[in-house]
Amino acid sequence: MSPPRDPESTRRHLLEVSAEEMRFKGYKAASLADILNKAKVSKGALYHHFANKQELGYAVFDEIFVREFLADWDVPMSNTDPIDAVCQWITEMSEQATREKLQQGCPVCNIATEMVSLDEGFRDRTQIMFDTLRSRIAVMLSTAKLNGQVKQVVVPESVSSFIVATVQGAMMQGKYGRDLETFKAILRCLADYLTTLKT
Amino acid sequence: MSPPRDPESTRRHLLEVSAEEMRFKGYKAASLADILNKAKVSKGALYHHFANKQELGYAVFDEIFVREFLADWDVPMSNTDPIDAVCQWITEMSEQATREKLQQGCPVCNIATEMVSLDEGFRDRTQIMFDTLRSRIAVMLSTAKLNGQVKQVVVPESVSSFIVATVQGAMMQGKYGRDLETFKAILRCLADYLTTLKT
Amino acid sequence: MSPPRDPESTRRHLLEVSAEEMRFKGYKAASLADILNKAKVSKGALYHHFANKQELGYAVFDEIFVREFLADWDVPMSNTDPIDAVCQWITEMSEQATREKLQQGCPVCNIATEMVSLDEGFRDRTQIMFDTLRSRIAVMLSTAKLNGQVKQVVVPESVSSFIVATVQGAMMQGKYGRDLETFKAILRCLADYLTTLKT
Amino acid sequence: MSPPRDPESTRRHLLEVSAEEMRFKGYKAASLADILNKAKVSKGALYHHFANKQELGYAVFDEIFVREFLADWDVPMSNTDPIDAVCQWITEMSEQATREKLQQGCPVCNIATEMVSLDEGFRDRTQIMFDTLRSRIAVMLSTAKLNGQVKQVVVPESVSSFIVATVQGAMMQGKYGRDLETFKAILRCLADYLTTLKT
DNA sequence: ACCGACGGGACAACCCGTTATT
DNA sequence: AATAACGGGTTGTCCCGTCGGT
Repeated sequence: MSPPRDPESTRRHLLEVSAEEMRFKGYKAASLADILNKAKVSKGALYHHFANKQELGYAVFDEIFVREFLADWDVPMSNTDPIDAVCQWITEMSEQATREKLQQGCPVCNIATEMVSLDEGFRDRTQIMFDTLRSRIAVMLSTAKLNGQVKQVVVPESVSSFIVATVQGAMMQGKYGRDLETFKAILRCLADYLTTLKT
Repeated sequence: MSPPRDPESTRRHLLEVSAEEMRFKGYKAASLADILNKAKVSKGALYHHFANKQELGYAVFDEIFVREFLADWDVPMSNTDPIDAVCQWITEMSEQATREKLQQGCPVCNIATEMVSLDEGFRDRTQIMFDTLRSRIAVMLSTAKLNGQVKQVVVPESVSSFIVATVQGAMMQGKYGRDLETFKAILRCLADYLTTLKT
Repeated sequence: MSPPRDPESTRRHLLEVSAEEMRFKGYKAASLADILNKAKVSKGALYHHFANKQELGYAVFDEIFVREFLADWDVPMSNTDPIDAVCQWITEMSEQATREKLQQGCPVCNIATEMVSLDEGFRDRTQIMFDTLRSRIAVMLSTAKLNGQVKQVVVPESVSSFIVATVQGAMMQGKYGRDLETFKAILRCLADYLTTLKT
Repeated sequence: MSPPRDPESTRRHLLEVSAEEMRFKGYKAASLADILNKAKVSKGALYHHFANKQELGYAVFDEIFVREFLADWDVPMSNTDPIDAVCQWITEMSEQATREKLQQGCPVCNIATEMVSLDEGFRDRTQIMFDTLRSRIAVMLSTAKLNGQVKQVVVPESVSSFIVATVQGAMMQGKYGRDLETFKAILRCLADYLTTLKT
């Protein structure tokens, strides 16, 4: 557990336990009582670190989910060809996938889907996060376009949105069906498509 | 409203009001009290028609959401070429989209995302529904393959899953960003990809 | 207690128990849990009859405290002379006073003092109630003035306010000091003063 | 604010901020958290100077409210005639009154009304304070009686209680109704009455 | 003298389900 | 078939006080 009187570690511990609960149950269904029990932390401690459940939720989203998410989506540019880089990244994601992780789905998407229409804070966070993601990939495609590595008809903003949408969609399908193969097949199709964009 | 002493219409009315609430708030956040108030129906009436909230939720899912969903995904085969048919269907979906509908997202996906890991009933329903969908499209692609209308490398099961994932992903992105253009751009990419599959 | 399945009596019972708690402890300190225990009523029942604590408080104020209060302040006009009537009413109030009742003070004043600056609903109710009271007495004095029973220099609105203020002040002093004699002495002074207003 | 490491000034600052909170919200509704935030003082500092909320409340009552209160009620005996002195004091109070101060009411009375039946400490303090006040005025009236300045029928203890009760009652009415005129009218009546006691 | 992390009880509000009744 | 009174558990929030440390 966390050593006593170490506020930063207490906060961190609370954040992690809350994240775990929210991963499984979503935001609303993750009750503070459960979190408290699991974390073996008192109500006073929780409310010392977070003003209310909403703030706790935001903190989990910002400091755990988004951080993980952006790290997962950090397409490594080891390769000289961006398209190849993306395809390789997709392949790796495909290989690393397990039924358990798939079943849980993407926490960011789960929370976003649940809360976007109910809470402004989650809405803004979701929007910013996906905008960041899309522009990241769009930039890669733009430079590839300049370098003549992809066809000139490619619209970077569209394709980047497409990639994001498809990967998220794949994870959703994987979550619903608990089927690793379907997930992998979708990603393979995506890689196929991307390859057609190369010059 | 519903004329008094017309059980079927009372049931229907409850179903519709519940659907509306669940569309906006999801399953858990849609409280029976709100539904009852909105429907101007007594608690007794509700519990006469439905055993509990869960059964009400299942009924809404089965009789409203899935029904609508399958109707929306009923790709018309007027055309002789299945790929063209799908592309045209995508175009129509793209043209009919409004910011309001996009913002609400797909009720089936919303509920599925919220409930799949919490409730077996919703999980099974979700699974069956998407299986139905995917095999529908896979059948179309298989016959096209037999007819030599698509390349032989195409794996119908994969591509059908891909289509479903991407369209769902596009709706999610549209919901998060409230952005009609992004949604349309993604669908256009999908159509582009599908065209590459033609012989 | 209250017979089961008699909603009106349940409501009444809740109102009375709540009134008792609010009399002793004031509004904020009267906890719903205590009320529920004392009334042997379930939370569900309470929230079926009252939307929330505020509404319960308003109902107690309106249906119990104000009702009692206005009944207490219903100066009987048996006498032909209004001043005599008021003096006699004061005397009776003085004689009926017990240490217990005095100690509790005037519920309307207690709640008003506690809540007037915190809650609009209580503020409006208090204001209306005292306005009613003052105008009641002012009317008596006005007619007495027309009949030549009180001096022409008397301003009915001022004197009526004065009477109300002094009686309330007397009750407060009695409450603070638990001293019956002080209370009676103040009322006697008031009667003396009123007598000086007669022609 | 308070310079660091000046315990007496920290204590004083806490007292003043607490007084301000208690003036507006009463004792129970004045939360330590709010006080601490407003005073920008740590919980440790507060509990170093005061054993608990009760003791803080007592200190505010004794050192702020009662002090102010007794200063306000310090009827100046510049005049040779006590009755005139009281009347002049009343007039001054009437002139100095503002809607804002009236609306807040008398802190001593507010706290007394809220706490008298719940807390012995506040009860004793209230009692002592009002006894002091009444005997002060009673002494004035007694000497005036000896000097033949007031009628022999006047009972100093009764009239002093009467004065206190009426002034407090006037403030209550003013607080409830936010009406400066009513407050002034009541005080004018009181002055009239007192004048009738002169020989 | 002061700081702030933490304990844990209490509070109002909400919510789903049952049941007596018509 | 439908009504509404009622049961009772759970939730998020707040709030006072303690205690290990500086």
